[in-house]
Formats: sequence, structure tokens, C-alpha cells
Amino acid sequence: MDDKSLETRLNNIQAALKQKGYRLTSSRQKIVQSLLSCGGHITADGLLEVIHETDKTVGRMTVYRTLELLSELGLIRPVYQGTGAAHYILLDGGHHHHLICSGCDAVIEFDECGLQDVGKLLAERFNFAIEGHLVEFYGRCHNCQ
Amino acid sequence: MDDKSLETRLNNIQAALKQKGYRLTSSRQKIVQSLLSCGGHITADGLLEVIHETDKTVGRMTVYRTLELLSELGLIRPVYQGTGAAHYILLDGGHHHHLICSGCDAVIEFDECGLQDVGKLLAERFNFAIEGHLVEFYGRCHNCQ
DNA sequence: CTCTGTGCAAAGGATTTGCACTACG
DNA sequence: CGTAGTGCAAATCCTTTGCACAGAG
Repeated sequence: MDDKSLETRLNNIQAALKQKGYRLTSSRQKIVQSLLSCGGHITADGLLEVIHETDKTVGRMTVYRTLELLSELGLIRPVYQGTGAAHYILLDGGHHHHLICSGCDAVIEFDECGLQDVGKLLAERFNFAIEGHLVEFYGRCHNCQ
Repeated sequence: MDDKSLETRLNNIQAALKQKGYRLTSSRQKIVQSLLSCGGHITADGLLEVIHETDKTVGRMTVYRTLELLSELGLIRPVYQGTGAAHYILLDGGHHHHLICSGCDAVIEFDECGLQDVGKLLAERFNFAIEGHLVEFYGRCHNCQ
């Protein structure tokens, strides 16, 4: 389900930006690239640090604004993980699934889903245009039990 | 699935607190009571306002701390809804399912789930003690399409 | 060339401490 | 009675604006 290369996903996101009339600036490219290569599950400031490892010219504000933009486009999504700042997760193909350990905040992503049918049912019942979904299991990982 | 009365749910939460050695103060009782009666999906400050309608003696700090405590116990969970402050949702029986409209931030809760099997599979595969889950569909509601 | 996007600094909120006081058990 | 819990105010952290400048199209 999730066998796209980073390259492909980068292109998809850039295409989505372009299609909506947003510009493909070098800052945005670096931000998207870094977000993809680190796999998501990162805060805005955390992402800024990653970016600064290779490029100091991108500013914090641009990271915040780009993440907000990508959220609006439905490409990523902020979630709470532990306390404090928002963590952004990637929404490949509109959905995302993970386990979170409430002990150590470790994250394990998975692909199983089985929610297509439920989604269709809900879309009909509530007259709702479903664009994607997030599934989050929480509990205790191997080490924290 | 979700046919518990407010009374029952209040007792369950209070029992969970007691069992873990936490005290059942009057502030905590009011906070939990207000949270249940408003159905969740509310910010800390929003909840404080609701409480203050009937009781001005509960302080903001206590609300924040109680919500954090309930989160640790797995009884509620903070989520992003729109931007700004964290919204807390109730986790009855460990799980919660809703639709969120990305246009107007309306929330529709539902009971369908069908994730028990997936949960068991994941628990085995990752040696993970699953305590509950959250399912969030997002898209556009009837009015926002 | 024009207008979107950027970066800085400062403002604005939300959440978290530190500490003396209260009250549950 | 002792300790967990509370409330206030100040501190801290995260995020958003205001504005002049830079760069994509």
C-alpha cells in the first residue's frame, strides 16, 4: 500500500502545491524533502533542526507556515504525541495508521486498515465527503509493559 | 456499544482514579462531571468556562492538571481540532471514533469500529499491549462540500 | 515586473512551574 | 495529622503577526 519511493512522494506533494497555485520555492522543497526523509512524527522545531543540519538559510517561520499549508492541503496532519508541541504525520494517500506507546511515546507505523467499508458507510449516513483517516492504537510497547 | 449513562461513566472514572491511589477531590469530581456532561471535544479553557457557570471555585490549573492526569490514565485524549488549544475527547471503553469536517471543524461521533481484529493482529506482531484506539475520518460535511 | 513567499522580531496564547495553603483519607 | 492536591502569579514554551525585502513565474 505504501511502496512509494521518497522521490515519488516528493513529486506528488510538489505537484499538489503547484496545482493549487502555490510556488515551489527552495525553502518549501527543502522542508518537504526533510519531512519525507525523516518519516514524519516530528515537531516544527524538530524539523527545523533537521533542516539546519544541511541548510541554515531556512527560517523557523517558513517551516511553520509550510507545515500549515501542507495541513490545509490534506498532505500532513498535526497530532499530539506526549505533551508539548504538535507532531506532524504524513498522510500518504490520505490515511495514516500507527501505534503509540503511552510509556515511551515510541511510534510504530503499519499499513493494515480495513476501514474502506466503514468509511463508505459513514459517508452515506452522514452525507460526508471523506478525504482520509487516521487510526491510532495506543498501549504499551514491548519494553514498557 | 456506548450505552452507559453519565452516572455510570462518572463512577467508572472515579473508580479508576481511586484504584490508582489518586484522591477524589471535589474539584476533580466537578471537572470530570462537566467533561462528561458536555460530551468531550473541548479545550481546557472551554471546560473551565463550563465549570465556572456553576462553580467559580475551581481554578484553571486544576483543570489542566486533572486533564493531564486523566490522559495518563488513558481515560481521555488530547487531539488537534482546528488550530490553537488542545481538545480533549472521551475514550469510553478505550476507544473513540469521529468524523471531523475540515471546513467548519464540526465533529460527528460514531460507534462503528471493526478494528478488534486488526488490533489483535498488531498486538501479536509488535508485542504491543493495546489499551485502546482512536479513529478519525476527516473530510467535508454536508454544509461545507 | 508583480505578487507570493520569506525572515526577523515582537506579540499573543496556551501550558507549566514554584510555593504557600487547603483538605482528603 | 501527613501528604496529595489546589490556586495564584510568574515563567516558559509554542505559534502567529506586522512589515520590509527577496525571488518565483
